[in-house]
Amino acid sequence: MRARFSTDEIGRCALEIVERDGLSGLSMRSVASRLGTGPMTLYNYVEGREGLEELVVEAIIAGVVLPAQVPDWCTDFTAVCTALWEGLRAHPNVIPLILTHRSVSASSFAPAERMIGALSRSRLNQDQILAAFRAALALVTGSVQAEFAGIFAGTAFHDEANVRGAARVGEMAGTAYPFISALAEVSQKSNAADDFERGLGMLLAGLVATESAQEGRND
Amino acid sequence: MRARFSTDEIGRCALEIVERDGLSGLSMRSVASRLGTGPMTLYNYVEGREGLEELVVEAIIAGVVLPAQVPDWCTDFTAVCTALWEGLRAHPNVIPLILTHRSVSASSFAPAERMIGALSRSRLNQDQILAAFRAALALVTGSVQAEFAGIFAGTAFHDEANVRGAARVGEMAGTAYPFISALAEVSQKSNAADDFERGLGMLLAGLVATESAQEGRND
DNA sequence: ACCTGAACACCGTTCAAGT
DNA sequence: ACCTGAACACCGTTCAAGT
Repeated sequence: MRARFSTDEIGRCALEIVERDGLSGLSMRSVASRLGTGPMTLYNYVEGREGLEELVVEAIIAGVVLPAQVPDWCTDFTAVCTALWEGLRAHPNVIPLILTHRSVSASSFAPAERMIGALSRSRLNQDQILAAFRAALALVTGSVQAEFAGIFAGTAFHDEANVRGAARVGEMAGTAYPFISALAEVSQKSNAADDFERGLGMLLAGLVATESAQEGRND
Repeated sequence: MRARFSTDEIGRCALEIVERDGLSGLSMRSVASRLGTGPMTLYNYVEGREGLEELVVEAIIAGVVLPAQVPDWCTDFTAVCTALWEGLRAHPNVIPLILTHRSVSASSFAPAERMIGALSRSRLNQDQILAAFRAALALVTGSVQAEFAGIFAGTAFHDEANVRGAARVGEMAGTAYPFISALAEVSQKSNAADDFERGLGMLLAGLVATESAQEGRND
């Protein structure tokens, strides 16, 4: 018999369920019944539940919109990192899947290629480019993680909730943890996008400093 | 009746199961039966399965060994971040739980307090300290995530497996993604600890640059 | 307060049979 | 090749009853 479905269709369907009902609503059975078939049919397209979840992650990564390239490597790098960050945090319910699933498909190559491409226009050498790429990628996913489940995060995925979260932490920290307590106050007037931008800016300042130190040396 | 168990005991038991059998081996029933009781008994100590998982995460964070403080803020900050990174990646099977669960208990306060304390001995102002703290924390968790499920990660949580992963990526990227392909080669002679150290070093270079720019200005 | 067996409403997946 | 119903071996959790 001819194939009734495509993996794209199944991935899209699974993503819709996660967006509407959360991760707990996702199951082989729920996806199958939404497609009007029995659960076992999905096993013809996907390697079990794990494969289903990978399909959802790939749908997210494929949805990342990269900005047009600009000449200055530093500006370009920042823009690509920010776009990736925005794409990954765009679907809050999917974040646990993004954090825990390997993204090996070609869909994750486009952002990586752009990031490394930008770094290659700097004066950093290959080892430094690798370290910078890895650090920036870690900063992106780590920022998504922090907003979702970090120490100052709130109980919901919103800036207002995170402000409340910070307030609560400040209370808990009290006098036993004076530094946390003081910083919790400062962090109440921050928002996720500004925080990310500043953190990325600091890493970039480090790259530029490394680049300058590199100048003239040719290894 | 008096309490037969403690949450510590339950958390330790759950952690043992995860270490031995992986995450899929963890269930209310498996923990209960290992404690010699029925599953419903756990509900007297823990808020369902979610609460059980939080207990495991807290056990990990509580197990982070912080180094003795040294005067230089930069050295101190690096040491604390590295210790936290090592503690979080020490139990590979638990990493998905660490990445997806809020760590709000006091156990996560100790590393954070030390990090902010070190930053407070620099010449950075409060806003910059907040950004630096968040960026470093994101770099730590993001590095753990990258090693576990990142683009160059292997199928197992070992350096050798990651080298194979990089080789495979290089092959897949081929000529369509020349930058990735080139970097995949370089990344084959890297290991997780060195990568993390270099990334953190780059962020710190950024902090120092920011600190210098800050000099003299008093806001 | 803390315990706990029975039962319910789910899961993912194996198996076997269909076309 | 692709489909799929029945069945199996699990889940987490509600309920009700015990001390």
